[in-house]
Amino acid sequence: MDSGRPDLGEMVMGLGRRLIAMEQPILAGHELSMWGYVVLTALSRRTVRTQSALATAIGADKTRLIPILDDLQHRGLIHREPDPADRRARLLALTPAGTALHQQIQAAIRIAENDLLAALPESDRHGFLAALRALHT
Amino acid sequence: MDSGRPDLGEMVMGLGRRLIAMEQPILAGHELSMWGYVVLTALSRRTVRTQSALATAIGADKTRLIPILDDLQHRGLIHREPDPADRRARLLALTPAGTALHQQIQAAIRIAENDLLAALPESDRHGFLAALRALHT
DNA sequence: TATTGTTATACTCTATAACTATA
DNA sequence: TATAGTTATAGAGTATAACAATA
Repeated sequence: MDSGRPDLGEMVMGLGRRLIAMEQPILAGHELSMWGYVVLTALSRRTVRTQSALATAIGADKTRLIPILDDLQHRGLIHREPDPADRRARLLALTPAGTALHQQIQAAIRIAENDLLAALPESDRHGFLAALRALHT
Repeated sequence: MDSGRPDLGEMVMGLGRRLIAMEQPILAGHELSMWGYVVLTALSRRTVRTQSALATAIGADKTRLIPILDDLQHRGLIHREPDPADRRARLLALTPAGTALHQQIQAAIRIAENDLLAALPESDRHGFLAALRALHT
């Protein structure tokens, strides 16, 4: 299986750093941190009933989430209200403004990604995306 | 280009975390940190004339490298001698023990990687590896 | 004066523990 | 008592600045 290649970890993490560097100016242009964007992405898929669940879902610590949620809420990008049925929990969801911002940023990121992928032959690109979908956590 | 997928960054970094978690027990079994292994890997490709150059090559800071090199040298895994032609520089290279340890660990990692890749259809696996080689920094 | 390596220091990120409020 | 969220604190990882040796 192609034993003359670098370790997968080296190649995958190297590409990861490259992708993050690519996203950075896009996010900075909207004054959003990477974790802020990760939260918007997670909430764009499904609303969440507790901050702990969101933290687990994105692989973060619940205490790390708090300043991020404070900021997003303060900017009107997310709803964050006590659950009437259990006032300990906080119902989390995107506001319309949050949905719009997320879609705008994601579209810009997608364009940059496609620039990168355009360098690949069609069959490699297809296999790459299929493998990523199968292997990513 | 498959616009219903998660962001590349999310998938790539997710896979990266998975690979690191996979490597962790292998490295721990040899009492080697991830950065220690990265240094051995870099030196297995070419010897290096300065610590700064090595730091740049692996994407680390030169000051971060020092305790790592101290440890590797102390364990007899690397040579680290002043360059006779310019005694400011430190010539860095693997010792035979360092070469042997690196090969042993890399072989174990390769087996674990291939377990992961075995889940993929042949064409996806081929495209995935080709794309990674083309895109990684 | 410039460069390499080192040490000392500060900063950022993240996790742990203690506290408040709800149940 | 148990759980969600928050705050305060500590720890790891990393970067910056000052220093020593050599050129």
